[in-house]
Amino acid sequence: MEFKPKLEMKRWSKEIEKKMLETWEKEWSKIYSFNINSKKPIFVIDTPPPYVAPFWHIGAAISYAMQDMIARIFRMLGFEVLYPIGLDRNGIPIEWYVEKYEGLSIAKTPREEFLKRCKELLDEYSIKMLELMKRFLISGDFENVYMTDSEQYRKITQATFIELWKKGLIYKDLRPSNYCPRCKTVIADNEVLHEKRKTKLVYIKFKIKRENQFITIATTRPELLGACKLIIFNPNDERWKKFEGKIAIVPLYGLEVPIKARNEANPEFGSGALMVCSYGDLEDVKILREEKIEPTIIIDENGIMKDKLLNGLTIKRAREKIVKLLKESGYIEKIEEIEHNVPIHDKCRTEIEILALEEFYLKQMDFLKDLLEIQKEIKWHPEFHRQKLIDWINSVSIDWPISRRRFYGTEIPIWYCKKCGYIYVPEGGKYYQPWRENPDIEKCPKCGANEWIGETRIFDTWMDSSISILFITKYMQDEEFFKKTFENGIKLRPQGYDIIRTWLYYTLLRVYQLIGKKAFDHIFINGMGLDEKGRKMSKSLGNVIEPEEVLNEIGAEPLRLWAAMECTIGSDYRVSKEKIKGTSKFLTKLINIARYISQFPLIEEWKNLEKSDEWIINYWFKIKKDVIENYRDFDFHLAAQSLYKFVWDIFASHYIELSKKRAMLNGFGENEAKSAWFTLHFILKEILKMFAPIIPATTDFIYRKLYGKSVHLEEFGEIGEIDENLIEIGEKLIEFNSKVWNLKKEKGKSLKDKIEIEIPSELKDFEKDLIAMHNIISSKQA
RNA sequence: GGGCCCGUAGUCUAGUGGUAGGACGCUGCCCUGACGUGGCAGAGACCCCGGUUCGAUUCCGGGCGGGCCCACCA
Repeated sequence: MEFKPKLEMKRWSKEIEKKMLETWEKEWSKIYSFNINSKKPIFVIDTPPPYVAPFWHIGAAISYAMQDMIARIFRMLGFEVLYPIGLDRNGIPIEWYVEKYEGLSIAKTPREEFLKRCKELLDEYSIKMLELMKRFLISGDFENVYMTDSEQYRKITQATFIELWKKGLIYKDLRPSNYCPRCKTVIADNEVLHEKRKTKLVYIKFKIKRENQFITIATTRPELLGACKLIIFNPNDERWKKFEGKIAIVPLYGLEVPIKARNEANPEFGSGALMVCSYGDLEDVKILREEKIEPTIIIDENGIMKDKLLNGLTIKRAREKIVKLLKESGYIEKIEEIEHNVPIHDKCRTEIEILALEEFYLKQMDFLKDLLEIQKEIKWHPEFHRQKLIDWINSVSIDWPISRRRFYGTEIPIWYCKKCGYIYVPEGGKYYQPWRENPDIEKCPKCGANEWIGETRIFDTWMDSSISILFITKYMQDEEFFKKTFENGIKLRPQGYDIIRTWLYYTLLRVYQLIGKKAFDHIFINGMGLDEKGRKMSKSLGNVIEPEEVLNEIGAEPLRLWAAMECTIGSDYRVSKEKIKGTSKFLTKLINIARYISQFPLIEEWKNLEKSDEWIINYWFKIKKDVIENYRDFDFHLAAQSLYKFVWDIFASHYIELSKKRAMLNGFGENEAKSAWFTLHFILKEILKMFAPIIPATTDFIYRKLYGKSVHLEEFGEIGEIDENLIEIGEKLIEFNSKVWNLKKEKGKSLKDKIEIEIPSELKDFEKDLIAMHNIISSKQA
């Protein structure tokens, strides 16, 4: 009998990926599409829609590869998997790209035109992004990519807003808001960072009313002088105690303000006394509310002063001018340069101003308790990240400001009656653009007028992204689909820990407000990709690894295998191209194992197994059992490690060698060989199936070639009965092999040389294979 | 200032109340009917100090180091 390998390839190459992508492209719907009419249990993955940008972080790419592994695992565990692909396109970054790369100013360009340019640029980036995702062998629903700026998506965002409006959860209120003068918008607290910066601390003298004495306050915001309402000092501060209860005169303005002792003042800082204005920061708000003092607002919604002395100036200019005026009048005691923490906008790092603006708020304070309860019903992978959510919920202190004064986002669907100010909120289900359309009613129900002013503001983008799970399960779109997927499916949210307090928190909040249920059954947290030294990748450090670089130089599968092998679930990992390259060795090993096995006839069933064959099958089932357990727990890391070890150290090194002479019909009969052929093919098929979620192209390539079918249409299948005793004896077998190899080495013999050695009695059942394998002569029974 | 997480060989990882498994890298040897991107062998580690315990890398406390989050002083 002549053996010839069916698989001719000797080493792995990334061409396999290309070839398989082409093959899958033709059969996508057959292999990967979601079938709502399936009888299988449904598994829903709320994939993070990546923000469309000209660059993609390798860490993000890796987390998408990990999510894909989970999708493939659950398909093969027998679930019908809803694995949508979405793109997040709302928000400020695209506006910046247009400003930066197209040179259009948002302030000077008509809204219509600006939006058009945003969209064009987004479309260009989107195509690249999707291509890149495919090249990472992601098996999501590329046939129905959703975009958060599409009409279909935005109308659901608006409909959910309308729903919450009707429930009375939205209100308008004047609030101290974080305002970014660069982006010209109000931003949420969690978009504010603090950074040490140099600032001038100005010491200003206030005259005490009807006395020839002065109290000196220190401030970094002298331009708020005209809004000064109160002066405070620490009750233990001897310097200022004498002024308690007296009245101070605000320099230049002549306003009279009380002087009080309060604990908020730190005697160590500045002069120990400070002015409380409306509004310098959130603490001012707190103090003025407690003191029941009405605020005076002197900065308008564009960050421009409306003040007696500083009218029309920007805050920066106003600061310069007031200092100059105070100096000229001799009210300045001194100016110190200090370093202190200033609030900055996380996206553009511009210093934030606190303004009092009227904004829309979504109530969240009333829901915190319930959220703390329902999060208990969600399983986290790994568990230790749960605390981040709990900590965040416990630290939320004000309702969520949801309106933004920007262009590229979902419009707030509201009109105001021009005559009486009546607020008209339409019915949900349609996409509304109040800044350019009239409402669907003519007359104001309150006053009968027929002129409307459309709201020009848009939503915070988290309003859109926090309903992704509802959008993909077709909430408000297809009741039956929603029931089958959201109500009855197992729902998974995979994401990074960096957006637990935003995306995850807001999703839990919104879903609970709308439906009264937990949004997910499982949360899978991925770590962040760092550079080789454990630092964050950033352009300024020059340590960025581009996803394309890895794809072009190495390939997607070495990256995927590396990610599975090396990254502990939920922990940060260091990305190293050298290490990624290293894993392609395993792919070559796998191909060669398959190549070797492919020379033997495929036996589908065989009853009278030889002992060695029985052993390896038992061993395999033991591994398979663990791996499936790990897979069910989303831990492809542990799974990959045990699979890798089994394939290389046990199956290839011990079993293939042990059965080689027999499989080759060298000194063995046909029935003995058939038992080996059956076993070799059986284990190979099993290995390919179990590895398919991690390395989908190579496994499918081999599987199709040898078994004429896509491995991705298979399930993991049964685990046979495990004979622990046989596995234990197998350990002796492994030991014995090492012993023989060592002995031959010591004696300077080549591995095929003859050797005289006793085979232990417990390995009697393997005797014939062992003699053939090691070329043992005159073995005596012990 | 508050909180959370982490600390196993050069690097990355598994695991345990009885001193530790694997991968990459390193060193040496081998050439075997798929695989030199091969085979075999070898060197190499539980951050430190206390406590509990017969025994601690594992449990507890403290420290040191790293990471993350929150708050923030006019």
